Amino acid sequence: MPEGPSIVILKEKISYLKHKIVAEASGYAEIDMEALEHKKIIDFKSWGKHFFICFSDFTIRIHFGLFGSYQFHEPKKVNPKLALHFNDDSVYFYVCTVERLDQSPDELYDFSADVMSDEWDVKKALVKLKDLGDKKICDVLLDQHIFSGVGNIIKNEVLYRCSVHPESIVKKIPAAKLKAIVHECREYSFDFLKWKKKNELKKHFEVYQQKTLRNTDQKVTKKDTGTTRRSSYFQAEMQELYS
DNA sequence: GTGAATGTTAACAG
DNA sequence: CCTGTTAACATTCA
Repeated sequence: MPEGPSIVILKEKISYLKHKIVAEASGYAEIDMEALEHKKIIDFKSWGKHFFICFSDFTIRIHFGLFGSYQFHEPKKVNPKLALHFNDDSVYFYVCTVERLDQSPDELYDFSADVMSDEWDVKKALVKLKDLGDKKICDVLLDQHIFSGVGNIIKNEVLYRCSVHPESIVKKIPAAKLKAIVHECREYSFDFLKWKKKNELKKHFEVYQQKTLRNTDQKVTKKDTGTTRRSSYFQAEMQELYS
């Protein structure tokens, strides 16, 4: 469910509930459910993998982690972490973290770090990377303070597109190459969004969860990489290792 | 039935 | 105190 583009899809799908009044809130999240009742939803926002339900004087923050999901209208069989009921409709959130924040997302988050945001700033990301020169590119791409919204799929596909090995050391990567990687994070995320909407995302994976490159016998390597120990998928001959 | 997976945080060991 | 490891969350898919 996660990765930034999936949260953007949720934001679009749920937008029809904007300005509605919550009639009842329930679920096993440890927040004061009554505080949401009879309150109007001002907006839905996202920052990377975080999803926000904005009320006039507080915010509900939802993070879906690895297993999170949501459903409109009718509940699933399992207990929802949070359910919002309206006059004639409901929305349910499952297996996610639900927290109440007393500030608005604008006060708490730097949207120039969100690869899906209009405020996304390549130059700022490159400046942040200067302090992380000794790290591996596979680790820094998952750093949400720099590339908010990028997850393991985007990481792998971006590095394949840019022909860079996931274990490359940031400061050894030529500047133009590094810039291309940062740029591609947004580009691929929007391709992800487009394909996911058409329900054909997997069809477009070049390396992620692939055994070989599509329609070839060129082997894709799978390896746990970096301090994050997340799976990297790469074509060893085509993706240069800068070390 | 088994294992791995789009993620993050907290607890613990050294 | 810093770093690394493990567990937890509890679902879905191959």
